[in-house]
Amino acid sequence: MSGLTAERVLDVAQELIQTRGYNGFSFRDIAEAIDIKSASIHYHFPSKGDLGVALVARYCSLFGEELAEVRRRQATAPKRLKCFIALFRRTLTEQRLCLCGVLAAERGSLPGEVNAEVSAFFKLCEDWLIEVLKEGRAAGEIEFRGPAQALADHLIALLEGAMMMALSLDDLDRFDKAAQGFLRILKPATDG
Amino acid sequence: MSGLTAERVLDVAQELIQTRGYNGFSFRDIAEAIDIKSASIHYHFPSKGDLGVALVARYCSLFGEELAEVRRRQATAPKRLKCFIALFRRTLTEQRLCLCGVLAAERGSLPGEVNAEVSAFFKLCEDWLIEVLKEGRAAGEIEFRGPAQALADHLIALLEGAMMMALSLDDLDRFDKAAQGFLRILKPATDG
DNA sequence: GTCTATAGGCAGATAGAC
DNA sequence: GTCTATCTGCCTATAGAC
Repeated sequence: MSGLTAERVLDVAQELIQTRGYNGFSFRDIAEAIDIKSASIHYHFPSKGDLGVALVARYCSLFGEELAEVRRRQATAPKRLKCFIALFRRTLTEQRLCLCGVLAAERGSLPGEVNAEVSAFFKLCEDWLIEVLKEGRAAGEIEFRGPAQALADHLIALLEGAMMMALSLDDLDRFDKAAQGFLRILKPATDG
Repeated sequence: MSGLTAERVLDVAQELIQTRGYNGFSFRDIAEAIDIKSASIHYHFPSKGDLGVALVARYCSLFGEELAEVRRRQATAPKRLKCFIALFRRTLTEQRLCLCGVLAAERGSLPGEVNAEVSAFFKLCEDWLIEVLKEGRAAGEIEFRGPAQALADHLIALLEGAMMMALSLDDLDRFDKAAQGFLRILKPATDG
């Protein structure tokens, strides 16, 4: 049953970081949420840094699987991009920020291994988007000039920032409008 | 001489938050940086929340002045927008994030008054951009469809997110490329 | 695997001398 | 205004019983 408790710990830790930040929660917060003692958490994750690394690694893994799934189920670039945006929007709907966006903001106070995992998340997103953008352009589904990487980074940065702004201003509609603005850049004749 | 120490406290606090986050620094960190005792800081700012509020208020005030200055010295929308972007780029050059971007990420663990000041910062930026965009469109300096607010939010979110991504991936060039991508959207015939 | 108990340190904050 | 001294509480982490 070890795996189950560990997963519950990670679930709570993720929610706490997404709303309060890495330095804004404690092992006791997690312990109380799942009704165990904080010492028990150290059995699963010896240090807070270990917990952080495991958490972001899981986040990357799950997100990577979802991106692969989107690629399988959606055939065109506009549809794939909308699904990409929807993944972030889903988190925002829960009144949470992107785990890695929050951690990137606290970079200077985090263990180096956590920062490395966060960087890996951004690269994961970037690589997926670059491929989707290139294929979409080759297929004539979308139009854009210049390197796909610049556009991929544009979208990731836009979504990360828009989530923070939307929650800060308590207006999730601002996120949707900003995302729509991005899709318009690509001038798709067909709008999936 | 009270004002001088208070300013130094705010300077250090700002740098610490921009790199480590609100929950990632202590009064002792500030005290050591300016060679006083942490108890002395409480004379200027009774609580950490007071310090946070004063800090963001000063940040908004200074930023507002700089935006007004840009408006006075730059006559066209493309030039004004480039200056707006340059203000964020300046912070990034110092290897720091936007103070309010970081605080927005930690929203759930901050005093409500701090969150209110952070929201005010985003509104300040948004209002300035909306006016610049509308004037620029009326003057034919830039082109875009739809409400100016959506585009204003797009730029703010893009810059906030691009700063985090650039620092996380240790590649400030990604910020510049993303910003250039935004300016291209506006299709200015004249490129200030 | 989870518990109790506790170590050891650091946090924000206050009192009162100077 | 800044200091010393100190309070109280929370933090991460460990030891050892069950």
